[in-house]
Amino acid sequence: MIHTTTLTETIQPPFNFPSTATAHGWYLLRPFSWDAAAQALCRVQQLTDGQIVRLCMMLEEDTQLRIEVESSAPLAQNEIEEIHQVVRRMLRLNEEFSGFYQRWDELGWTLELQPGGGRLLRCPTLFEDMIYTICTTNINWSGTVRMVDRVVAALGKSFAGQPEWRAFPGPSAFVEAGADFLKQETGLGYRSDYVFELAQQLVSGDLSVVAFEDQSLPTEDLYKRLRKIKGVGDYAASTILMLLGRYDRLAIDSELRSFTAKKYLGGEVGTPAQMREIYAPWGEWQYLAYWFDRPADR
DNA sequence: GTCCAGGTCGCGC
DNA sequence: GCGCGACATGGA
Repeated sequence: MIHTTTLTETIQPPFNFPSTATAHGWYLLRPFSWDAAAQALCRVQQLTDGQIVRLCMMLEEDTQLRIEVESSAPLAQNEIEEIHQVVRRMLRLNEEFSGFYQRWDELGWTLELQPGGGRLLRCPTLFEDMIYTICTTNINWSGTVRMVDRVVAALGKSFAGQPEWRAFPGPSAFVEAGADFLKQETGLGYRSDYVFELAQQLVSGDLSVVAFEDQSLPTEDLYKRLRKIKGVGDYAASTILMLLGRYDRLAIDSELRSFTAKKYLGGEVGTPAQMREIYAPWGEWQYLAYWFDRPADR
């Protein structure tokens, strides 16, 4: 039997829920899903006590989000609190974007940015954001979707009686599965070694995710730490910094190169310095400026 | 079959 | 520090 619990989260305006959910491609990766008709963002989630729940978030009023939780056992108070935390992290409810809007106002650029936009969806944990990011390297988007899909299918725990509802696996599930299993069953290709090593370092404590959430550290320090992770180069480290809420470093990849070439550089692919110069006026907001400079796709 | 994808590693200079 | 080939996988 499935229990349904409805929670609410109060939102500080301005907040644009559909943009937050879909402006970045993560909502297309399992175990996220987006119900366009209902304008609802859903995700299967394994709570820290092991219970698997399915969350669906939708806007109720301008300042209120409804969270419908399906679970196989009634929710305990600590589980409810964890769900609120998960939702706040995914939707970046604790981040402040007024500086971004102000800069937009000052610079007067035309951006594909709706009122209350700017938030880019992220996962409940940095580990998941890192795995997603590694799955975007040296592969096209359909490959990213496929790899994440297979990882979740192979390693994710399912909701009781709902084999299709699988949560994203934690680091220990990757370690227990082993590098060979990952290589054979998930289609991660050569990335399976990187993913396995990252999971192993987190489980062993050699690497701590908490250190990356330290707001007092400069972006450059975090960048250097991220670059020490095998499989995380300049693009991935910069993308992970964005996921951490640090927008002061562009993630230079083939998309950025072709977009800036077309729009700003007369069709010629620019050097990293040329590309950074374009968005330099945005300072700490340059990643978002680039992101919303591009037409929405997908 | 060949090329390449929202790159990165490890090598040799 | 910089250039270069290798790397798994599947779509064009």
